[in-house]
Order: sequence, then C-alpha cells, then structure tokens
Amino acid sequence: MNTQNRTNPPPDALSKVYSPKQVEKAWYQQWLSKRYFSASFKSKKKPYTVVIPPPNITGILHMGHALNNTLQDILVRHKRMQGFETLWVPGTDHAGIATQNVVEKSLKEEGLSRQALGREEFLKRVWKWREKYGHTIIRQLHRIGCSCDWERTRFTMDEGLSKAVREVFVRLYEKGLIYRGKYIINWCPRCQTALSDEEVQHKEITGHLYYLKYAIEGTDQHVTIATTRPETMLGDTAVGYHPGDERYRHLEGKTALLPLLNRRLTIIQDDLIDPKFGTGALKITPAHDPVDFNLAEKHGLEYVNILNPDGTLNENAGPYKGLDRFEARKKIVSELEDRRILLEMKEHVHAVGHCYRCQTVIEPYLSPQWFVRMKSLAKPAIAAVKEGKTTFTPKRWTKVYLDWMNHIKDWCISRQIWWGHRIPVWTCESCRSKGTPPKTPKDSKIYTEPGMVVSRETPKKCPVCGNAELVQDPDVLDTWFSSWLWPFSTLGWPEKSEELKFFYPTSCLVTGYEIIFFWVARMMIAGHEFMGKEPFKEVYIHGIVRDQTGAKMSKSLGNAVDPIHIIDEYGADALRYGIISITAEGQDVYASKEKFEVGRNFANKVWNASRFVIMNLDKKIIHSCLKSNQAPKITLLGPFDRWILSRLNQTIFNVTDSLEKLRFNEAISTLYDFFWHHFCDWYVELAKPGIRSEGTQWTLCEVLDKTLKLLHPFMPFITEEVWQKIPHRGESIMTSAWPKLDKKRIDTKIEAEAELVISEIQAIRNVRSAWQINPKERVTVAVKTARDREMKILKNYSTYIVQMAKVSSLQIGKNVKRPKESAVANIGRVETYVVLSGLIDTQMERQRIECALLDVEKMIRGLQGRLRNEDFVKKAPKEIVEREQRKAEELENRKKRLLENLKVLTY
RNA sequence: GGGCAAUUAGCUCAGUCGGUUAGAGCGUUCGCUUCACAUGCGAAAGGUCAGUGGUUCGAGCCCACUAUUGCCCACCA
Repeated sequence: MNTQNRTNPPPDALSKVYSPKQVEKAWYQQWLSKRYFSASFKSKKKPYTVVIPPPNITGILHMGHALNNTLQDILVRHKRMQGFETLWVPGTDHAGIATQNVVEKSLKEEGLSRQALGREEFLKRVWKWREKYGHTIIRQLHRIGCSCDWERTRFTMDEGLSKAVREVFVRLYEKGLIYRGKYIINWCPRCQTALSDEEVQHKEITGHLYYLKYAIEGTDQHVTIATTRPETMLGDTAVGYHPGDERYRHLEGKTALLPLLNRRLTIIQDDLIDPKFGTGALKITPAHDPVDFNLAEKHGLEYVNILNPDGTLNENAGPYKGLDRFEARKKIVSELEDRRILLEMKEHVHAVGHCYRCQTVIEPYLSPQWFVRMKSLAKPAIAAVKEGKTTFTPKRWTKVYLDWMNHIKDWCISRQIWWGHRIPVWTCESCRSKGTPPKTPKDSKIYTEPGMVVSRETPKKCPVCGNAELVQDPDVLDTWFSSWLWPFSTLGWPEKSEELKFFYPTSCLVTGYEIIFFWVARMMIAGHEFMGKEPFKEVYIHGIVRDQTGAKMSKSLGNAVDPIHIIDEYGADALRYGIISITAEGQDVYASKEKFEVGRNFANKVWNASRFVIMNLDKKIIHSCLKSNQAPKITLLGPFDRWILSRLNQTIFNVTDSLEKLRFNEAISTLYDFFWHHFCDWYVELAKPGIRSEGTQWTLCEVLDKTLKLLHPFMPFITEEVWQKIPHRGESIMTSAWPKLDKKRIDTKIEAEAELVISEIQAIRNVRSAWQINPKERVTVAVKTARDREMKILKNYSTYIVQMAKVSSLQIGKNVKRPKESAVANIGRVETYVVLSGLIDTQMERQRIECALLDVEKMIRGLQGRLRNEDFVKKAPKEIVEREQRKAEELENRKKRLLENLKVLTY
C-alpha cells in the first residue's frame, strides 16, 4: 500500500460494514516501512520513553498482555502525536525456570531428559526452541498494533544484556553487597532449585496439627510437642520452650529422646517460641525450618538434613530413606500412632508455600546460595518515591511498595538450573585446597574465599597461581537479576551510550501489580545504584484480567478469551476498545466476548458515519477550505455547526486531560459519547438537509478529522483507514498533530440553546412514541412559553424541530391555546401540545399527566424541605441556594400547568 | 495476625472537588427495513448506592463500626 496512490475512492467502494482484516495488516506494514515507530537520540524533540515489561519467551499472548500493551501503545501514540521523540523499547525475557520447564517437558515427550543430554546439548536445545517459538508473542503484539521500535528489540540473554548482568554482579560483589552462604532457602523439589521469597506463593491449606510425645531421658516423663510436618521430626536436634513457661521449668538441663530414631535432643529456652501455640513446646529442626535455623545458630545446635534435592528422604532418615516426603509423612504418622506416640490430630489451617512456576509444595532447605544484601541498596529507591520523583498510579500502591522496601530481605539470586546467566565466579582448585588467599580488589570490603575468582570475563587462568583449570560455578542467576536492569541495559548500559543520555530515565512504566516486588521495586533499586537516577517517573499499575467467573485467565483453566481470536473475529480496534473501556483505574477487569462486541459496533459506527460524510462531501467546497487552511467565516456556520464545534473542543480538552491523568476508560467513554451520541445522533441528523452548505461541509470535515485523531491512540487502524479517505494534510494520522483545544470555539450560549431545542424534540418524540404515532406520520404541534428568551430560541430553531420531530405545522407563542384532542409535554417552562386527532384516549392521557404530577410533587417536596431549612439558606453557597430556588419556582409552575391540563381532560 | 480492594439498575461496571432529577453498555418492553449504519434508529421501564451510626445546611462520595467477597503480606511450629 502506498499513501500517495490512495486518493479518495468513489463512495460505492466503501462497504456497509467495516472489515478490519483487509485494513490492519496493510497499515501496520505501511507504518513499519515508513519507520514511524523508530526513535532517535539525535532528535531535537523532548524524549518520551517506555520500556515494555518483557513477556516471557514461553508466552502466548493473553488478555493480560493485550491490556498491558494496549495501554502502553495509547500512551506512546498520544505522546508521539503531541510531538515528543517517542521510544517504546520492546523485547523478551528468557524466563529461566519457566523456559527450562517447557523445554524439559518437550524433551520428555521425545523420551529424553536434560540429564541425558548434558548441559551443553540441553542449552543448544533451549536456544533452538527460542528461535522457533520465542518470537510468537512479538508477532502477536504486531497484530494488536503496538508501535514499538522493533529495530531495538532486546532479549535478556543478548550479549549486551549479559554483559550488563556480569558487570552488575562484579560491582556488587566488590562492594560487598553480594555474598555466598549456607542458609535456609525455599527449595522446589520438582524444579530442583532454590527460589527467592517472592517466588513462593502462600496458600491457605487445611492440614493437621499432630501432637507427639517425646520422652525425657532418664525419667518416665515426657514432653508433648505439636507439628504440622511430622516427617521433619527425623531432622530434629532439639526441643524448646519459652523461658517464662512454668509448665516446662522442670525440663531445664534435661535431654529429650527423638521417637523412632532415639536421637538425643537438647532442651533449650528461647523467647522466639510462642507459649500459646500448640502445647508451648517446640520441636526444633534446624535444617528444615527457618525459625529453627535461627534457633540453632543462636544455641549452637546441630543441623541434620533429611532430604535429597528431589524431595525424597536421604540416609539421615534411617529406615525411611528413599521415600518421598509425603509418603514418609503417612508412614511416620501411622507408626507413631501404633506406638501411641501420636496423641492427637487436629485440623489446622495454615499457609503453605508453593512454587510460583509449578505449584509444588516448597521445602525450607539448607543449602549454599548467593545473596544480594538489599537493605542499603533500597535506601535511594525508598527516598525517590517518598520525594515524589517516581509516582504510582493508583496511589495506593505507593504504600505497598514502601512497606516491602522497608522490610526488604536479602535476595537469593542463585538457581540450580541450566537456562540463564551463568554466575561469573570460578574456583581455582589448587588455591582452594592450599588455602591461598585470592587477590582482592583494592577498596573492596569483602572477604573472599581461597580459590574464588569473580570476573567480568571468563578468566584464562587463576590470577593468583596461574593455574589454567578453573571451574565455573554451575548455577545460574535468577531471571529477575537481568530484568531489574531492563530500563538501562536495553539502552546500551554499561556503555555510556547516546541512547542512555537521551532516553533515560524512562517516562512511564505500565505493568500489573503482581510484579511490583519482583520487578518494579528491583528496577528502582538498580536504577539508582547503577544510573544514579530513578528508572521511570511514573508507574501505572493496572489490574489483572479475569474471566466472567472471576478466575484469573489462564490457558490451563481453559477460560481464556483469546485476544487473537477476538482480533480475527472483531478486529484489533474492537479488542483495544473493549479492553480499555472496562479498565477503571487499577481495578481488575472481567473480560467476556460481549465487551468486544461493543468495540466492534463502535468501530462500525465510526466507519459508517465517516462513509456518510465522505459520500456527501462537495469536493469543490472542501478543496477551497483545505487550500485556504481557514475555517469559514462564523456567519457561514449554522447554530448546530457551532454547537458541535463547541462540543468537539470540550471533548478535545476532556480526552487530553484524562490521558494526562492516565484515566484511559474515561478518555474512551468521552470519545464514544461524543462521537455516537452527539455527532452521529444529533449533529449529522440535523445537518442532513443543509449538508451542502459551506459551513456544514467544513464542520463535518473538521469534527471527523479531529475526532479520528483523538481516537487514534485507542483505535489506530480504523482511524488511519478512514482518515486517509477524508480530506487531510499529512501522510499518516499517526504522525499528525494531536488536536489542540480552541477556546474560542467553546460557546456555552449556543450549547444551552441547542440543549433546549434537543429537549423539545425529545419531548415531542416522547409523546409520539407514547401514543404510538406512526413514525412516518407528521404531527401538528403547538408550543406555549411564557418567556421571551425561550420563545425566540424555539422560533429560531423551528425548522430543526420540524425536521427532527416530524412536525407538519408548528405554532410557537406566549398565548398559544391548547388544541383540542392533544397530548401535553413539559420541559422547563415550555409546554408542548401534540395534536392527536382521533387518537386521544382521555383515560390514558390522564394517567400520563398524573404520573408526571407525582414526579413533580416528589421533587418539590425535596426542594421545599431544603429551602425551608434555615441552616441550608444560611450556610450553603449562594449560587446553590439560588439554583434551588429557581428550580422550585419552575417545578411549581410545571405543577400548576399539569393540574390545568388535568382539569381540561375531566371534561 | 497485618494490610488493600470491592459491595451502585436484571447482568457487567463508571461516578473526578460532598451540591441539578445517581450514569453507561448489555439485557428487557414498545415502535421502526427512515435513501451512513439492524453491528442500526426512536421511545421507555428498571435504583432504600451492602448495613448501622456519625460529621455536615447537604453524603453514593468524608469518618467509625459491622457484614459479605476477593487479593496481598507475615518465621505460630
């Protein structure tokens, strides 16, 4: 497609129904080939930057992505039209565990395993898999219409980004902010890796609390402890109670005996132990519980690990070795029961940690891992938000962010998987065995272990002894250890690139609340640590997309409305419209097909209204308008031309304002209302008889042009397609200028007049409808009004009333008498009689009037109540009181007239 | 245990600074193949704004408590 060749087609070439399919692909290609999405640091414009939350390479587009990326595209298209140098950086995340799981699954189908393939071969497979499927989601984003700068597409495992990861690791290590140590971490026995605290999802589970009897050595006494995980008793090395707990005072200095294994257990006191829970006595399992681990460190207890990495029991479990942890639980419970050691079993609801990738129950597990010290790093990220350098929308997330930051814990960053950034640490075996201290960077605060080499690049030999056989740490880094650098690593960091200088910090980050801790908070930390500046000025947090039943949409649940299906069926604009229209600020949204039907209908309305305008354009008039680039003289504009232009400018203001405030649904509903209910329902209908007049021709073009521009960020395809068919300047609507409010066009006087006339037309239509008058039939109408102003207006606009209400003769005056056999309608102080010769049914008309009377009386009662209240009259603002008084007068007037009309009917 | 959100028409939801007769879409009812659009046009019905108490001249909106639902966080085993 070529814009130059696309002159206005003859009207009959426009079909009655908008078909998005033919349009979307062509325009997207056109935009790409014109490089409209590309941004350059050489620009003289102000920058506006957005980085995409990189979807996982395993991802297939779902409604959540559709929402997230539509929002970003709206921002970016809006800012681009406003004249910013706009950059939207796209890319994907390697998603360590998720991707490894997916590839392992496909290997399993081939009867293979990663262990059988070996590390190198397995990684080749993953890269192959990524080549094949890793771009699916990117292609799908094209279909939504996303205007990302695709030439800058990044991947978290790209060479540049990998370099950034290593740089960050080494820098933090040298500052003493990365350390290795043996601690209790969250272990997923299925993925067989450590997880960070954030990667554990807690779920309320109804389990049991088991009461077990532990004998006291050398006595016939015992102590009863309560546990939810009886199998961990095999790893017990102590029993404890609160130092103030009198019940157990007699146990001080004694030793308990572990049932089944007869291990001797120290008895300790610690105020960490809650005397109110269970029996107040606690079994202590240092290797399998974080609290117990702390107790063990404090009291110098032994650590007994009873688990293998896969969740089966190891040799420390004696006779239970080899059993899966849940099998073991069953067996142990039944044996304890047999031996009368299990005294009681109570139902117990508690939170159980699950792996966020595979939902397997997590085990607290003692193992050596790498950690980032977060406390000091968090400080500038906290300050930036407190000082308002970065703001959250909706505001409530500020607190969530700050709470997490203020209680931040060290981040476990090593993962025992293969797919990911390898930890840049090597070991020189000979130095290690000899205990030779390593070369320490000059102002380093760190203690380094013998033989440990931390390096940005793969070292060829040991920097201490020259040994060439160095062994790299087998583990990889948490996926989020690359994601947290995204706002600057994608712009070239650690190089001092021009891009960074121009585009950093980014403007707005758009994401869902489920990754505030994983991603947003950590990006804030990294941005301050490595760039010395906040990574984004605004964070917009949107809701999660759910299905009609409220479940989070997911493929596995089979409840997903597939955005691609919606695009195929209704078009991308309908998808975008639907998803935006239901997104109130930050609320979760419930997606169903009907929502997108509304979008399709709206697109079709835009299409048909435009088609009507195009069919009725007088090329000569338009040509001269375009040529002069001037609006016609005000005298050439009819009252409704001026009315719709006033409404248009009000809409320009409201839509721009809503977008600035990130109120997307407000912006689109303003546009929907303006276009459909003001422009189509009233203006176009009113304009039909005089459509060839210069003023109307110009107004039609002006309103359509500006409205399409306002709509473009929301519905990019149809607006471009239609805009190209109306007289326009410029190549593409997406590079055209955002409409500016023209205050001179806002005319409150004409709006008030138009509203009166519209109400009058509606009143007549109401009567017609109530009396079932054939729509084709014209009616005789008489209007009585006491006020000059209203009479003048109605007389001035009488042709419109005649036209829109199908009136045959219209009489307007102060002393108009009610015609015989007529029905009455009241608006304000205006009384309208519609002649119903032969149709009038006194009974029915009386009922109508009585109904209206009831309404009026109810309102009068409310108003009188207020006006009789002295406090109201005294304390309320003057305008409000006056308004209420006017209203009351008017209602009294209306009541009087209704009563008169009722009287007439009784004859 | 702590926190956040939601509760408005039959359904799904808006409602900004406390101030007209509380809005929209869908659905419903009535009438229309009116020459842009039946994916449409015109008209209408439909509400104790979860409950209780308070602040205020005035509350869907502010405050307190309660109820129901959902989510997040937390080392009560």
